[in-house]
Amino acid sequence: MNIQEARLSFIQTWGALGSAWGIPRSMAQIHALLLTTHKDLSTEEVMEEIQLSRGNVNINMRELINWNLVKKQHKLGERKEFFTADKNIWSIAQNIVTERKRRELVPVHDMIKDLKQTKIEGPIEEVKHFQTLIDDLEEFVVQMDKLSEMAIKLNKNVLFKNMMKMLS
Amino acid sequence: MNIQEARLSFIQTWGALGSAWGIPRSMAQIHALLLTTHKDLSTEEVMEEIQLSRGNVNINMRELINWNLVKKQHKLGERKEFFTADKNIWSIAQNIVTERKRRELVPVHDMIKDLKQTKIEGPIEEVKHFQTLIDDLEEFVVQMDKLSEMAIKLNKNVLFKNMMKMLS
DNA sequence: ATAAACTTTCAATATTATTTGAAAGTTTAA
DNA sequence: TTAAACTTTCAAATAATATTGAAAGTTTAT
Repeated sequence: MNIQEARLSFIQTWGALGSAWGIPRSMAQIHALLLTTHKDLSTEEVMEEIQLSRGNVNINMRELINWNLVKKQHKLGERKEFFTADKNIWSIAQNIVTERKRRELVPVHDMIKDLKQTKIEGPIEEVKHFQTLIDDLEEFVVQMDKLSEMAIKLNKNVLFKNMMKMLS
Repeated sequence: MNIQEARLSFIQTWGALGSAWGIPRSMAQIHALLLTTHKDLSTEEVMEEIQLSRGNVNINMRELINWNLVKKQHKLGERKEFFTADKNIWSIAQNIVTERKRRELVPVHDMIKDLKQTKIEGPIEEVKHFQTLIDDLEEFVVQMDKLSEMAIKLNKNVLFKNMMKMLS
């Protein structure tokens, strides 16, 4: 298999898997393309490589930038913007964890906090059962939060190890 | 706020958030309903409470059972099947982690293993860059896998603590 | 100030995922 | 064996989400 085929196959698969991760296919594909490509790419080049419309590339590129997975680059003497993906897999992981936390954990915790400060009326047994559920859920969310912190620390730890390696 | 309102509000929110988690809204709603309800519910009752069609309840209930989040119950002298949710939040967490791992991590790892055993031809620099990416990705996946194991152990540890509490 | 080069927006469209409900299938009791 | 009670299936309808592309907006060079 030649490198172009390998790249395309990676992009396709990454895009398909993105869906399972709740990430729009195009966004995952663009990310995959930038990951596999050494040099920075322009919007035009991305459109060309994976056959997406200009608007699509623009919107999803912005989202990748929001996630801190991609950076804009300006080339001397060029008017166009170029894009480059963070290639450090640990910092990618950290950004993904942070983002998923924001999207998945924070809203649940907010709901729970809301319900906890609401006075609930009804048969004592049912209210108790409900409140136990809410309390347990909060503990769960807090635990998941800790876990995601762990993921990030793990990551930092690896970065630290790499720094040490570079210095030695 | 009375208990019925609290319940419905919880069900609605849980359903909405389910989407963010990649879980079908109805499935999340049914799960939420069973979590908030002490007694086992029949398909009819679920349909009634959250206004879903029979087929929808049937299919999503089966999925909840696949996830080990819900169990079928048979009531003495009743022909109907009843359903009850696992109320232990730690075992719920464990099942969710396991399921997400299966859906999100395993397929990525499979793809990576595939690419690793494919001989890739092309300019040496590009091939090297690509292979580094693949290697890094594998390390990432392995690390995430470890993390999900940790999540499960965390859970078991808490379960163990609870057992001790019960015995003492 | 003008125009070329480029980026962004967003209403329309296409795609994908979910839900419905009626029909088919199954089990149980008599 | 029959029929009532219940469960399952799945093609079609609906809803949610992603994508397109042309037009509007912005920036830069002359």
